Amino acid sequence: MTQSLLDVALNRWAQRTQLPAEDLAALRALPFTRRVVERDGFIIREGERPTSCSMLLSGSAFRQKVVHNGARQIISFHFPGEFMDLQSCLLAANDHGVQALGACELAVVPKSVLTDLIEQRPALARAMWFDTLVEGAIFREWVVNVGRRNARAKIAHLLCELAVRLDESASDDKIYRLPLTQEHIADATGMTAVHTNRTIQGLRQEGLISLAQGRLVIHDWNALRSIGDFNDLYLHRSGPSTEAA
Amino acid sequence: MTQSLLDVALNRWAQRTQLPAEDLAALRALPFTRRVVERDGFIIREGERPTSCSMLLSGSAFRQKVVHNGARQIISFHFPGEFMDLQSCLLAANDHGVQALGACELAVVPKSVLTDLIEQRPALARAMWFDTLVEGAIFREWVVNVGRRNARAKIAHLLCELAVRLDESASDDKIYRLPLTQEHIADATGMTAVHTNRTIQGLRQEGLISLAQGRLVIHDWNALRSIGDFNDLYLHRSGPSTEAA
DNA sequence: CGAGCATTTGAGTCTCCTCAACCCGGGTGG
DNA sequence: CCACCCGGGTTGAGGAGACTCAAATGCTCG
Repeated sequence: MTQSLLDVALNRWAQRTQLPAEDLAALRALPFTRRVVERDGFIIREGERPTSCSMLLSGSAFRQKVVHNGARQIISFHFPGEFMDLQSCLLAANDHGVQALGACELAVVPKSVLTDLIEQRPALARAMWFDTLVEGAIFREWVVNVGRRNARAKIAHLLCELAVRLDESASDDKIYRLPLTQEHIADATGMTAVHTNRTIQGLRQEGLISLAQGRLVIHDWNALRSIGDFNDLYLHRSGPSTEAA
Repeated sequence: MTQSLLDVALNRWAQRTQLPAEDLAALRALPFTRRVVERDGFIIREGERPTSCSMLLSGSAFRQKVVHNGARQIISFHFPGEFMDLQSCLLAANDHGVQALGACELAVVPKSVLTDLIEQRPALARAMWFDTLVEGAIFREWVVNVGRRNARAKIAHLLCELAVRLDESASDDKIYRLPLTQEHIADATGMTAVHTNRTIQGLRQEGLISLAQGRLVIHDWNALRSIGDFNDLYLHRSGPSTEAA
């Protein structure tokens, strides 16, 4: 069961990064151990030195930093088939924390085992580099989102990103399960929970979305996309550039 | 003259990423061509497909995205010895633009030449991956900065980062030359130019900084650091993790 | 059925924005 | 050599979006 979850997750990652089959096989052969983290539990702690690297198998998670006055900023969300801490392969200390959004299963491998494999397999290194480039592109878009959009657009944009990353089906009335509270949305968009609440109510009353009890429904994708000024180019869904040129 | 600028820039990058000498030599041997960009000129255009990769030799530059209503968000600043578009090696399209802050000199190399070299030299791939990991860490901190700090703290934090990246000398009264307008600072912190102006005046009147005509002086580093809630961990100045573990 | 968390509501406030005008120094051209 | 122009900086007044504080409501789970 867990083994099959691992396969699914690794396959998803390999497909996204266009990792060759033999490198995927090598990755799959690593001595992963299973780890379960409950809701709100820490997956990675800020300030510590990383010793392992983990892939999310089920559940969801988010990166965060806290500022001096105690306020929290969420920096990204993560879903099954994503590495949580590729940066730990090369960075000496964790500059931020990662927490479970809902209960999570992780496949953990010692950092040194992974770095050894990377040295042997250039295609794997390339796939990981691609992964962190895409992550960087998402961070850039988040800077824009929290910096230059109003409340409505911030939330609309965030929901669009989550929807695209969770599912590429283009049908209307997309439905997603996400144990996301309004406080999470507030911390991800740089707003307060109260104002987030009022803004979401606005979107609901216009019939654009439903959002309650961990269930997000997007009723009018085009409208939401337009309100959120959303363009999915930055997600680089089409994979790494393959031009030989 | 230009050749020596290139050497200085490559050396700086190699030192930061701890690139072995022989890989640096291989990098230096690439057929770079020189390019000059005037103030505010585009170095990389959003939406285009990258065909080359460039290192900044002199001057300074910034990444930016514009949102639907025309507002601009600056996402990062760049200085000599930094690659401007490592992401172009693997991403198919530019999801943002890069502009010259002041007049710039660049060393440009075709993307394919660089990617060929990367395939031959794992240590170079590793150094580039490290570079983009650090860039990602900076983006994360920027999300926090624009999302969860007030005007004073935003500007103080930005100036602290620029100071550390421009110079690691620990002396008080650090002086920096930067062709930075208040509008740039506004766009980098997600504020308006008017409010940026008033906030800077506040910092000036308290004797913390001088900032005029492209000259930034930090009179009280500790105070500025404290106001900006600045901790340089995220800049990962100590280079890639070297543990074999 | 109560505990605890998430959501909702209200009222008052403040930070930051908008718009508009003015200043200032440096470069240019008559 | 002075007048003008222009980009950047500064100032003022008014407004609005978002925040704070506080309390009430509603869900879900023991």
